[in-house]
Amino acid sequence: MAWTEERVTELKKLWAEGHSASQIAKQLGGVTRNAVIGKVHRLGLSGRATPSRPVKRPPRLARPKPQVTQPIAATAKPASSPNRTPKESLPALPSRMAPAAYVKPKRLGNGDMVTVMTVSDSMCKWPIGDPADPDFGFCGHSSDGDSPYCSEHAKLAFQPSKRKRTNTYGQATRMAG
DNA sequence: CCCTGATTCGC
DNA sequence: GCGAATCAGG
Repeated sequence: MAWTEERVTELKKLWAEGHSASQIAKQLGGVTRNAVIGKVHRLGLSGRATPSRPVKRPPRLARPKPQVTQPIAATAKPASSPNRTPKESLPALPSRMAPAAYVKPKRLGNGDMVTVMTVSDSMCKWPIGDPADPDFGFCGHSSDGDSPYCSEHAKLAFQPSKRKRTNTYGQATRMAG
């Protein structure tokens, strides 16, 4: 399977949306996650929106070659059963949303915000502001029954991830001649 | 043990 | 350029 422009475009899109390499590999089909990662690297997309992993490993040692020309003939290990369990792909688990879809909470202009110290059980726990800010707090309205949020924020919390269904692949076929 | 991305290197 | 093997971490 070759990396056509369409597939590379799809790869970029999915990668930018935060999908994992294996997810992208399944989506595209015909490639493994290694292939996806390798392509991502060659495209220079390796670091997306996850700088929370500044792991710098020293250069690894060269991979040891299995030495196929081994003169050994007495390989007495037939007991190994290399059966593999076929993974059943999960149907549709909205594991996570795209980072771009995250809406930064805004403070409601009513001054009803409570702080981490004062928020209690029946209060809406919708975050207000940046957790790093000293005045970070919660909405504080009465929570809506089961929901940890008030009626307003509960709607926001349960809003399904709306996907963009705009398939604009027209320009990809211009080089088909 | 499952997953994740990162890197190397033979092809 | 490609991707399996491998590594390293969660």
